[in-house]
Amino acid sequence: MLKITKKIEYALIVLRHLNEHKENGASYSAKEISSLYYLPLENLAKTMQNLVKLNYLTSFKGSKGGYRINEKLDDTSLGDFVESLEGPIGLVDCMLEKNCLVEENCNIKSPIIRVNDNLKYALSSIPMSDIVK
Amino acid sequence: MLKITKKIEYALIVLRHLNEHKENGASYSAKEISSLYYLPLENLAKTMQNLVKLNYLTSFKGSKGGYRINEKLDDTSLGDFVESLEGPIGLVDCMLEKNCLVEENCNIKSPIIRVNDNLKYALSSIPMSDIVK
DNA sequence: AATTAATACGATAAAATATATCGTATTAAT
DNA sequence: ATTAATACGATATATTTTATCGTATTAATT
Repeated sequence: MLKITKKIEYALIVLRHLNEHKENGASYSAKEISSLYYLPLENLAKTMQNLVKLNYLTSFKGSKGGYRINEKLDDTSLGDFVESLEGPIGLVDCMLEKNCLVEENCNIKSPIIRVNDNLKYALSSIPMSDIVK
Repeated sequence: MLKITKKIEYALIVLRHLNEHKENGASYSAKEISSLYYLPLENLAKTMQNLVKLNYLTSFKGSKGGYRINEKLDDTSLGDFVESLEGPIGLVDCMLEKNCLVEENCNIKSPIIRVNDNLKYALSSIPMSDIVK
């Protein structure tokens, strides 16, 4: 409950690593990151491919290939980052679907919306640049 | 991801209902709440039993039995409430276990702790009395 | 040209978690 | 006695998350 996914966790580890090791245009393969941080290779690779699609990373194919970080993070919040990878944040499903069948019978809709807004605000207040240091 | 459980959801519905209908010492059975809000009876009943154990509700057994709300909520935050039902809040598992095996290899520990604190602070700032109105 | 080592990605399997249900006991009003 | 409720451990189902597999493509190296 109230957990972030491994995808987010791996992504943060990758971004922070690449951000702290970008001198001389260095690049790192999924395999390297995997063994540096003991993360499952295949799964990590998928996550890194996601990060490329979202333009957080640039990839280099072929032997001696790897990944490098882009500058996109500079004006991205943690909230935006999470939503870009996992879709919209909603404490309960009925916040995300358009049609709640029993809406008239729901007495906690407005408080839940309030709490959800709080959560999103908290996440939007944290710059990714802080997290990757 | 970042969802609350049905247990919490049902609990909030119950508490709000009982709080708004406590005149003349009225009491409601699990069955009544179940049909008022279209919630699965057995599961809802379990949740209400939880709320009794935690002293948020008082129950009356036997035929014509039911539940009534206690005054405990008055100085409880949403964060405390959630943790009383579901245990400690942690964005990632390694925040909750004492021993992270690869801690030296984790580069995001301190940022995650920061975000976790933010989340907990946001939840602790919302009084339950606001939610049950 | 062949080999090697990497990314890309759809499909599937496995594991973990959340949700719902069942069975039985107990309780108290009728 | 009967009825209708709470109590609660055990179990089953569903959903979500996490991990893996298989195959294609790419580019440096030999």
